[in-house]
Amino acid sequence: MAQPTLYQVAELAGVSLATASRVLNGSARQVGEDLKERVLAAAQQLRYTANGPAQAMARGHSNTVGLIVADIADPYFTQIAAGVVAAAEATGLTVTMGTTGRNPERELRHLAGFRSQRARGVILVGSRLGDGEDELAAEIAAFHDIGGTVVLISQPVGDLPVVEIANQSLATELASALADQGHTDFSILAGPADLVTAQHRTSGFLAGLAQAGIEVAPERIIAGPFDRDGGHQAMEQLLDITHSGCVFAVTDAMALGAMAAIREAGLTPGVDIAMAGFDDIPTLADVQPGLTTVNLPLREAGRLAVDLLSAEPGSSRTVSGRVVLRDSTTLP
Amino acid sequence: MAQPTLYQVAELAGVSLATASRVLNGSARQVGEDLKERVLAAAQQLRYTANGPAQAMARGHSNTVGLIVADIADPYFTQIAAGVVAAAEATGLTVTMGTTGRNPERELRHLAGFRSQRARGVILVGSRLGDGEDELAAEIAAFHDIGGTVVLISQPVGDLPVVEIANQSLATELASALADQGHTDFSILAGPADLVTAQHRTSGFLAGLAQAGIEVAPERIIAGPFDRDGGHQAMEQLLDITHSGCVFAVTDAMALGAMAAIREAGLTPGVDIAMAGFDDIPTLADVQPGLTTVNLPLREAGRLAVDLLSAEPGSSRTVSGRVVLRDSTTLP
DNA sequence: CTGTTAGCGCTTTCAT
DNA sequence: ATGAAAGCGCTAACAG
Repeated sequence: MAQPTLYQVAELAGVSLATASRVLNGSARQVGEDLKERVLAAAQQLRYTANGPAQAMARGHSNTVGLIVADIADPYFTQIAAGVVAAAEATGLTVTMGTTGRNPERELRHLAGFRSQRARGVILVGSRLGDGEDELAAEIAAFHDIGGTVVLISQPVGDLPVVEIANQSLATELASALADQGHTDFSILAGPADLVTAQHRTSGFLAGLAQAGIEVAPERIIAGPFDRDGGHQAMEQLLDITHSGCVFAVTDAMALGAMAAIREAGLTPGVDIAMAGFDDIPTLADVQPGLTTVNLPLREAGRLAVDLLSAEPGSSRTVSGRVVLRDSTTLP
Repeated sequence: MAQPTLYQVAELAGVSLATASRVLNGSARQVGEDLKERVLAAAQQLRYTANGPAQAMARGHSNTVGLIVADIADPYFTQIAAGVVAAAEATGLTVTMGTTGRNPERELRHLAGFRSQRARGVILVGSRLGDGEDELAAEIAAFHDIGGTVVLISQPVGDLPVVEIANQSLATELASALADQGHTDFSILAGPADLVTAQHRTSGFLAGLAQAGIEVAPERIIAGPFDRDGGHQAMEQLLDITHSGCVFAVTDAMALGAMAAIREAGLTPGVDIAMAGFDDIPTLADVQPGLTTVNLPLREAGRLAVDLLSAEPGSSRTVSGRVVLRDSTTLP
């Protein structure tokens, strides 16, 4: 009742192990029609399924791709993951997940784990690359050693293949659009100072404002965690300074927390204080007031990352996005 | 530059392959302190990492657990996945994902794939088990053949271990709470007729209403897809019949779509039409009007499923939840 | 406690 | 085009 082995299939078909292997598991070599059919029939009859680990061992690598994200419950990562999984499944690859909670050590551990699994490649989403860059570089080198590919989704690092998200230019576009709408008084919930994605969104936004001749006072730029609570907390801080104007949170999740803080202060987001986010989380598309934000083709980014796994080494892609103006920034 | 093998580690440490294996990879057997240290040192020096496929092959199974969900971008599955991944990582297990889009064939394919990978277990979330139950049963049997465990998250099927979600009783509680609030006129966006989860939520809700002496006319129970668009569509249909009362969507996502439809009709959800959902999607906790719903400990469910992987065969767990009353059903 | 030695199931030269 | 046979790296009896 144990699983049938290739050997048993070969035996039943009356051919050699080699022949059975050639017809059943994508080999370049040809096999005569008759034998081929006999093998196929035998395999079907026995309900044969290849033993993955054995194949991986013989071949030197599995057909697994590792996906490393900070938090799989976050809609941002979730959309990327959906794109990755869809593309991988279409290619016959299997996706295994690891989460880091933004902890560099865990990222390293997962990378090592995937190396040990002999994964074909790993996709690293939004890796913040401050300290411990050396360790990371070493682990990536080790991964390359086993013939694997590491692709990034976020910003370029070294010359690794990357699916870059045009955070900076999109933030600039958003700022311009907001300025065009007539906003003149801005604040920014900037996220963690060491997170490149947050930096780019902030600096891009500032650049767009500058083009419109608008400046933002330093105390109006508030750092904090990258999530809902971070937005809430940063907004509370901001409310000590102002109760009006337009505030840009570098993430929809942060904007959500910020709006909650605004309401808790007895004010109405979108009326007393205009609010803009970034990411365009799907769930938020249907709520009131609609949140002005930047839509990102995240599934597409995931798909592209899978493509890069088997592309020319060093190739890269850039995905853009589009500004979505909604009620939260509509001036009366 | 290729990865060092256990043999090389053993050689460098001056011990046998077996000894090296015993110290490096969790074996029950003891090894002398001195040798142990030498092996450890050698391994570290060589940056040794075990070859996963080779281990899996020798042991007969990998330490992978497969997670099969309908859609990994859906907050419901996403929370469960977060729980699964967290628990698995804590146990040294690796999670590989497969998505089905609610297609039974793909579910089968993934199950076969995990079997071929010699996964230790697979967690099947919300499998709808209408047709093709035989095929599924056969595949599950085959999976058991390789010594794996299949655990369900949803409703019991056969005597497989299951993390059951108390949909029915929670829906009853919700209905009671709503009736207590003074609602008397109800409609239901019931989801797909063949989805057990949807059925339970609907029948439970009806039961709760019945306890309060309230009946719902059959034409007020509208079937449709289980997602945002399904809710939208069902609500449009319902709007032909009524523009008031309290409508229960069996899913927050559906409630979201329904509220959009309500707004498109020029009405205000929470004012003209009360709205209740189910699931308590995190992102929705901060929006206005707050959606009355049922909070489910989904991460916990994921964690429990991982526990069941190595529990007594046939064990099960039930997770409940709690009704969360918010503005969307507040009567003036 | 330590070492020897068979395999695990499959791929892949290397002959034929 | 087909088959024989040598591993892939590791674990687990089985002997000492």
